[in-house]
Amino acid sequence: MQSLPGFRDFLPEECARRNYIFARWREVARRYSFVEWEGPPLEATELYKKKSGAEIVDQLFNFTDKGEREVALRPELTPTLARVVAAHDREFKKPLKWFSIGQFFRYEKQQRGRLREHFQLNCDILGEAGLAADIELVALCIDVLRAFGFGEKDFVVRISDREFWTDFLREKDVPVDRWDGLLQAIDKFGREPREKTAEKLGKLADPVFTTLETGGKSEKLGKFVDGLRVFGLADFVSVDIGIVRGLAYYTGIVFEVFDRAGKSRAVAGGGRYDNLIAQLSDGAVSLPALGFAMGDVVLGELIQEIPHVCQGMEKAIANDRKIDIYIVIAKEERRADALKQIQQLRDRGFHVDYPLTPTKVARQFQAAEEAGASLAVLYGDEWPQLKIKNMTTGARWQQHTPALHWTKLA
RNA sequence: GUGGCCGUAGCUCAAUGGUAGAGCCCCAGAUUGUGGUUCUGGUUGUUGCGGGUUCGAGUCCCGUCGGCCACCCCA
Repeated sequence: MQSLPGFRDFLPEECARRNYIFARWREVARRYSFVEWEGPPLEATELYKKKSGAEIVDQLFNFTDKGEREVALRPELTPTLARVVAAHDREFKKPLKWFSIGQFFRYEKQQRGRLREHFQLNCDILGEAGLAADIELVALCIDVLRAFGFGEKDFVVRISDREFWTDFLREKDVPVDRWDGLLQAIDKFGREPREKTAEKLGKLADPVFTTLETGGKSEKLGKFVDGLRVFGLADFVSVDIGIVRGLAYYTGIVFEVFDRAGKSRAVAGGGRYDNLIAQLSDGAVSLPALGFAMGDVVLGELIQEIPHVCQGMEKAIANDRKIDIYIVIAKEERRADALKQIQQLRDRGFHVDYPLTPTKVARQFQAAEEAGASLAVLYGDEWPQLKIKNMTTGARWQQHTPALHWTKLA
């Protein structure tokens, strides 16, 4: 038996890496005063069919449950967030700054950077329409990556504005019902043959290509970059009007994060979705909103590619796994005495391990070494004296009982 | 969903159509009270699975499952 395709087992090593990622995510989100929340991993398929773009439904991991309900493992968090916030609108002061770390699913063939399951950090701001919120959100996104040790040479946030394009289409008197299709065609510019894009755009092809190639002018994006400059983060962003993003619900500023080497797919992405909550609540609640998501799979690959970032992670993990004290039971007659004091040490918060069965002393010291123990404390013939060894320096001494007044060793 | 390449021990990989191997890991001993070294010994396979060709298939053919890559799509 093995795991289902696209699903991962997290053996201790992988689990430690995943938890390292989670810890950085949580730490920075809290630094920005975001509060954590969670939604259910399974939702009614209807939630995704309703308003988040028809294309996503093909890729849902969905099925009919035993109660004949059409359900889907969540592919993204935003529809759930909109549902939850619409239901609890009056309970919270605005703006809401919420983050969540959860697992998401898609049913499609797996390949590098894309599995059927992954974990995402989602950060959203709700109830604030001003550009300051967009700037705050992107600053958070940048700082999350900086917390791993990435610098401006490692990644770039490409920012754009859907309003720029909707203004453009309005100017050209394009009927609103064609906008989604045209925006998707623009989104694919550079990823598909130019002729194919041109075909989809029809007579708009020439002006669109000209705009994409000359960059276009956007006062809002200028102010946006100025805002990040105040934070000293302007070097991490670049305006790229070609970023549109595939999801239909975005309404304003949108952005995607890429590695500078350009090898991976997007590490994170997000934007403003001012109409989604009204749409999903059938107009009952209307809140401007924006957010981004960052996945653990692509991020993990990026960490592996940048040596100093990877070393930082491995060092943190190794440090985290270390225990304080390994109790060596050299004489089995002393086991009960040892266990009694092990319990006292653990009660005081020390990380303590010992052999569960009679074991040669040399093996016990080896186990102490492998566990990363700072001290080895030996229970044997000297009892009630103990032999103690500093596993880092090799220094050895003898004392009466394990010093319960020791402060926790780092 | 489409196409290309690939599946041999826990891992990395060998084996002109002719008896399935090595290194690492793991376990034990050398060393019955002191850790990263060394030496010695030991375990491990329905060669992904199922058919076919052949005197004989890990090797060739077909199917299937799984993996990688590209396309599609993109949280």
